[in-house]
Amino acid sequence: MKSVNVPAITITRVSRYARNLALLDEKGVEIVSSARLADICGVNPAQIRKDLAYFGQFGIRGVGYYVKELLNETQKILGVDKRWQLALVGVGNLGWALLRHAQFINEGYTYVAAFDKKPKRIGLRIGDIEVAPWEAMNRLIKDKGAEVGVIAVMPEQAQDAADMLVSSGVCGILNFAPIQLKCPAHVFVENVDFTLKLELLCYQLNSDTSQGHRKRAK
Amino acid sequence: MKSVNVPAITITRVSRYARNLALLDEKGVEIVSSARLADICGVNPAQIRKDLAYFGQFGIRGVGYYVKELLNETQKILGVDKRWQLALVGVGNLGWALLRHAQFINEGYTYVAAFDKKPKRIGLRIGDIEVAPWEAMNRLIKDKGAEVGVIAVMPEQAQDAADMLVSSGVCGILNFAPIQLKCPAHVFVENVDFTLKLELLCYQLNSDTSQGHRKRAK
DNA sequence: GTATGTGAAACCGTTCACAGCA
DNA sequence: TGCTGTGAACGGTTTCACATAC
Repeated sequence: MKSVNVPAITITRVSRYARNLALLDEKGVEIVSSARLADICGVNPAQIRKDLAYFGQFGIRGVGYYVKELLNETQKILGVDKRWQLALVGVGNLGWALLRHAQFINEGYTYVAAFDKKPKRIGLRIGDIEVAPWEAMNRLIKDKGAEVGVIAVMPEQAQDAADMLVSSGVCGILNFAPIQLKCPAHVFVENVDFTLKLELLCYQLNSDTSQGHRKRAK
Repeated sequence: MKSVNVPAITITRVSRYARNLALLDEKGVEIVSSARLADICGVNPAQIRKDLAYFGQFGIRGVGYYVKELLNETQKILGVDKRWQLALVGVGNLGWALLRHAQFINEGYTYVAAFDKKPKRIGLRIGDIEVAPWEAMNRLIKDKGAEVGVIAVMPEQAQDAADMLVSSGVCGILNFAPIQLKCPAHVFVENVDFTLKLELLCYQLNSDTSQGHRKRAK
């Protein structure tokens, strides 16, 4: 399993498959074909089969996939069995929302620490975590064993935040700041940049006034 | 300009170029080469030149690009001259953060309406907008001329929200809910799904324990 | 000399089409 | 018969490499 070089986009889709399989399972559906699942997920049926082929053979020819079984396999692929500890940097509007959002996130993720620079935010509590100053990052992250950092600070502070996270031993960063972080090669960075998406949307709306060209969002 | 079929990914990068050009301009830099800008943006120099080639020729051979001029051109491409009116659906943690975040977003975007289903949220004010019930969507969106909808509701309500937005005349949707929306072909949808990114990150961290394979985030 | 603009080549991911199997 | 698994074809982006222009 997980032999070589699975493209990131495949993993992203497998996450989507897993979600929708969970929904089907809840509804009591026992068997699903790649065609049906593809329709739900908005992709091509062959895409699903190709994606799954990276990890093994999970279907039955002439029948389809057992929902429960495939759900299980996809979750195994994604490593949902493991529990992940998150550290949040930046408890402004967005950061605060992310902390509170945590409950709704799929099980498997927990915030174990939160940091901010502004004195008035330090000491705020939410659930069992208390906002700590940046200086405490190194110690707290190591103590609590956080593996993924979430950056929700102003763009000017984002690189700083990343550097501190990395020096604290974090190897994965989810970055909400609209800048391109420079991190050592061993660190994985994923950007969540919704102003970029908004700008794309507006460009498309603009250019649409004349042309009738349209495409479904990926 | 904007002749045919510019790929979405190019637009996304042009947004990034624009941002970094603005930063360079603030610093007083007057000329930049594709190599330098590429380094800052984390892309290949040829990529920048190819992207720009969709829209015209903006550089001087043997020299580079005038920062101010290229910034201007990229902004023109993205349609920053226009002002966009946003309508928010779902004023929970995330929605609330998005409303308050608005001030920090690049000029050009304004929320003109916000909607929620929960009675206790209706009537809340932030700036000059007041949270309205879903039933008011059709009328308010038309009155205020909102062109883009932002969905920040629970996944179960997201499709409903999208349908209502579309029937109110919105043609662009920024969707924060972790589901695949079904919308008519004339509607542009962009998804912002950070649990997907988080899962990707965790997968990468997991598979990294053995292999030394690594790639920079796009 | 130097950096852009751009055809050509390489690369990667998607889709097709069909063989293989329940 | 029906749907999976997969080699082959396709299409779109990225990168290279060089002619072109300052």
